[in-house]
Amino acid sequence: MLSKKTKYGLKALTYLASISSKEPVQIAEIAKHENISQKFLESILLTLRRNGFLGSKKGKGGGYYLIKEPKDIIMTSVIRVLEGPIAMVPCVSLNFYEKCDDCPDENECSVHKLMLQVRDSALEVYRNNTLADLIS
Amino acid sequence: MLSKKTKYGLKALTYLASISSKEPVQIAEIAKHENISQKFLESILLTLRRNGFLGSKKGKGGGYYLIKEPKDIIMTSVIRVLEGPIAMVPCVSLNFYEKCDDCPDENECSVHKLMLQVRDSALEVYRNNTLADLIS
DNA sequence: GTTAAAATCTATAAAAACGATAGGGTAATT
DNA sequence: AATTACCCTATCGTTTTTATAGATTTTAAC
Repeated sequence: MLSKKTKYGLKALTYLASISSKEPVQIAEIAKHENISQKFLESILLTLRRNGFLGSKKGKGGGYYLIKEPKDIIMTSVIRVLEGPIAMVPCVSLNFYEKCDDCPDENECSVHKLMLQVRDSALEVYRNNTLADLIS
Repeated sequence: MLSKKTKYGLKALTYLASISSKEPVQIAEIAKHENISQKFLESILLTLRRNGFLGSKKGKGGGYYLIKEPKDIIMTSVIRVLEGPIAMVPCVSLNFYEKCDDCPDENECSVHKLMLQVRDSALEVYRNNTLADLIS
């Protein structure tokens, strides 16, 4: 299951991209427009800022804005920041690899074999989609 | 993330398929061979039996055995029984569809658009893999 | 047949982990 | 002084995973 964190984060990014002006947008406005708990969204936008997707401005007229062009924001990176690993099992993860406790040899593991394919197919989708693709 | 339930279930099925004899195999043997908590595995094997993948025999010399040929056990059905929906969001699920609370129109939703592609790619992998494919 | 052992079946619950949300205060900008 | 992002913490609810305790069925030995 996709976490709401990721879902909300994607929606917020999409909203910011659709506005297309570089003016900061307040958290409250995004939350209201996308039907999201404002407090929750607050923390999500914060991690998106910390990871270089968004810029922010405090005080009156402040808010969040996209730093990069939508076409340069690739889904793999967004998903990894918000959701974590793309792989469904740590032992097939490129960026979050971890060995399984129960597996003596992962090359012999049937789950490994299957999930490798699933990861690759998901990866291809995410690589072929930028934020710009999600708007149109 | 893939639940351990699914992971263990797949491993158990694989083990049974690799043995290839129709003799019942005891839970304890499977659990030991695959490093799985026996009691947990017990409940997993039960749901696999209830869903037509396994047969069982009680008493001395009893255990679990495959009902169908490994090549006839397709991953989509196994995953749906053990893990639930293949889709990462209910609004793109074929077998477990549900509308999102926060979406006025899912055809306009960027998350929907993206997750539809992810679902399709995962589905293709699962459809192209049978239990027999996982052994070799 | 009776009994004992071997195994699956059932139900519950507890523990742990995680997800989602809310509250309240701080810091920066206008 | 007002407005807004920032930060920390606590809580609630759900799901996952495992553990506990026994009931039931079958086989096999005597």
